[in-house]
Amino acid sequence: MILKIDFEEKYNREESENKWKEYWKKQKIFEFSLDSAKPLFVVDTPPPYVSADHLHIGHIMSYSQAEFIVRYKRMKGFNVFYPMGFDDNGLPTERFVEKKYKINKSKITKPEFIKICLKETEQGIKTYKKLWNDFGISVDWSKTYSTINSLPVKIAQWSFIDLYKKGKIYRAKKPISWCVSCQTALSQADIEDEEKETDFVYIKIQTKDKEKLVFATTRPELLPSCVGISVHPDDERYKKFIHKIVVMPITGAEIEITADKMVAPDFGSGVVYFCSSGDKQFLEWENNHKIKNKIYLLDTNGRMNAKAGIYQGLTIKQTRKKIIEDLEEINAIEKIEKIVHSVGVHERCGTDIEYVDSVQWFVDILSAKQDLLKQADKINWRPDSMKQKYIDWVKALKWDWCISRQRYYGVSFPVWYCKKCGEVILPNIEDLPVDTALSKPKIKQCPKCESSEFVAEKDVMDTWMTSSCSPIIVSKLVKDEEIQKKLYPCDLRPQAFEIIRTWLFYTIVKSFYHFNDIPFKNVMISGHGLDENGKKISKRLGNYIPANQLLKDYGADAIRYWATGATLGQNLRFNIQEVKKGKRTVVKLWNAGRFLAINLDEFDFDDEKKYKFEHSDIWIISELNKTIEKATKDFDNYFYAKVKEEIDNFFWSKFADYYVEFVKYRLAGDNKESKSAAQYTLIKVFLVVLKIYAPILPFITEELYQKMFKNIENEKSVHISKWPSKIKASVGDIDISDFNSAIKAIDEIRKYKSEQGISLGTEIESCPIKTKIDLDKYSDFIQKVCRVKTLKII
RNA sequence: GGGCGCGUAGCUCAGUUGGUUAGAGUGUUUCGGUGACAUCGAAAAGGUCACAGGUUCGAGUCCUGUCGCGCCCACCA
Repeated sequence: MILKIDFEEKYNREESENKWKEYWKKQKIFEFSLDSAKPLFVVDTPPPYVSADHLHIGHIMSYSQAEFIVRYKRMKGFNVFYPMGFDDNGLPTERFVEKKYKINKSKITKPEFIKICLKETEQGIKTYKKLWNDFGISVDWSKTYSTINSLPVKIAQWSFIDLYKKGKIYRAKKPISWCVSCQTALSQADIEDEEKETDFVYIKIQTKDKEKLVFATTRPELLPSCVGISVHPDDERYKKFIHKIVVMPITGAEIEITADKMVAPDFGSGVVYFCSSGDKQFLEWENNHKIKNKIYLLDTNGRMNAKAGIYQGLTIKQTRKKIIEDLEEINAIEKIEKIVHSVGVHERCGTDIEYVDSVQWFVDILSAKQDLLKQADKINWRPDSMKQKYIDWVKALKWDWCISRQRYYGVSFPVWYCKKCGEVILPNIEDLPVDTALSKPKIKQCPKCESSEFVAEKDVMDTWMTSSCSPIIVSKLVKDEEIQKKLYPCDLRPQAFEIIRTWLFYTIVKSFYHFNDIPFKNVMISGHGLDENGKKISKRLGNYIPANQLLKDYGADAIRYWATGATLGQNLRFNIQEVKKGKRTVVKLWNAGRFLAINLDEFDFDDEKKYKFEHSDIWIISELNKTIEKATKDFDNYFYAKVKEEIDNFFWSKFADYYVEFVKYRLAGDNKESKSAAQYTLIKVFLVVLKIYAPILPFITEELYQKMFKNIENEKSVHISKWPSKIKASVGDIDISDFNSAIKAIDEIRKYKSEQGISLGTEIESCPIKTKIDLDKYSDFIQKVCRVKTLKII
């Protein structure tokens, strides 16, 4: 085959990237094949929240890291199923909409609100899709889902009904963590700790017989719901108070002082007061002392109810201010200290968590703890250390999973209640998805009380109720039921570490309860993209670098090049130098390709022909074979950062800096046999270089592959071409065991020229070298490569 | 308080089961217009491997302790 390749002088990055994006789409390069005999590789791609309006390099990083593996698997001969989902229901979208349109949820109707959410969702999906496309994320865009659409809703509702029937879901009234800002119940996973400075108020109280003591609290506003006061049983100061009755200021409530070993005598005044409302800690005190008459002050809208007496209608903040004033007025405040303590806050809005007694739906997870821990052993964790994070979380679980949210934009519960007796009425599975607010149950009468009036459940499901079904959802994105079975469990779950306790955990829960199986065989956990100073990237800190601008300045390949640098599970600082190096690598590849093209001279490529290889040819092929072996092993182990290092080292330091220099004299000379062996070697080696770079730098490698190798390999794209295996070259009697000595001699001559200020291209008469080399074997080669007329070993 | 991880060149990081003189990239300095590439090439300087003990013929690597940093969990009335 005669090779003749035209090359422009400069690589037109933008034009090239656009061209191949179009091409891949048109040729359906990344689409899943329904009738392929290849082994499957199924990816449970993380569905991002589409409400993110400030996509930054961190997003790019985590998605491209999974992508390196996917692209590798595709070239390795797997029939890759790489769908894309969008998580658009739930609080993140609602909050985003509320903020953007300055909406007060209580002043807008549910349908109006949902309409705006849907509009923003659509916009968000577009933004994501464009960005992913721009960065060459090779998902199969014909296999997408949105969690608000029919299939995911159907599966989430089926999941609810299945778990309900299995007795794993129940409805109960109990104190539940509550966000007064979002006005909804939350689950344990929605809560984060945050260090906050607060007032530590020392309040003076008296027993009935006028003995004085002081307690300290960070929650004075909850005083009307005080249900107990405790001291340590061995605290000499307070022993005499045990079982005495305190008359509370303002409310006049009478509280018995009790003993509790949990009280820390050296904290505050050593006297604790606790309330029914408030935080988790109060709840524990309350449970310890088996308080029967609980007093809940907070309404679900975050305002005080009638039990707060004169404070009714005030918010928590207002009440606190007012109560402190009132206490001061009656001289009941000893002092107020500032302390920093960590409080549970809602992770989406930072509001302090309160506990409100209310009726919610729960998934029983506490009783399955041991089984859920066992599931972790059946999954291959990368890195292995992340398994511990899962184990720690499961062990630390204290609450069942609260799955109902008092919000608008989410998946409806497939539940009606009998208006008369409250019996739960479920739809039939085949009728899913249902919006119970817009439809009626098929049965005409309540099976229990024969009433015929039903009301729909108003709450919506926790967003994780849907996303925890993602492996099931993706398996249903194809119609063929036989194939569906093969798509579950997935092969790979890529995700970030901070959602181990949510997405990963809940997915395992679902899979265990539904199928007694694991949802995925391998999980790869990526770290975060940090800013250049190692700080988390956030809009609030103003340190995020918009992805679009970077793309414009450096190109997709260059940014992916940076992203490859992360070790799995570890954070990666943004490093503009690495991006620049990526850009240089792209240009270098282009120029190497151009060098080959210029020197082809209509070379007749024949893979069967026996070329007369020289030492340098065999050397570079053996170095290449080592690189192939290492890169393959490292990709198999998800060590993409190492692959980058290895191929970089080979391409820059072995191929470009040495081999290309080694063959220039042969390409320019008139020994045809020698020249064609060099040409053949260049082509074979460069093709492998492109293939190993392909998962990392998809655009430039495709450009060069199409230009140079399409006819040789006859593939539509480098990305579905075969992953390289070792090159076999007939070695004959060539022994390269001492080739390194020749390289060392060449280094010495380069150094000599550099020190003498002579350009490397200038021919010199002679050069002294120390390296012991076989002059018969290598002198001609070294002299021609280094342009030295004679060599002298000293 | 419990757990996980980290501390190696100015900066960002490699360093597999202990084994010559501790590496790379980047930055700095010097030189170079050479048959693809100046977005390039050649070369140089730069390290008490956080600290202190220990095991060993031999420790960046293993053990113990100390200090500093990050994250997760728990505690915080």
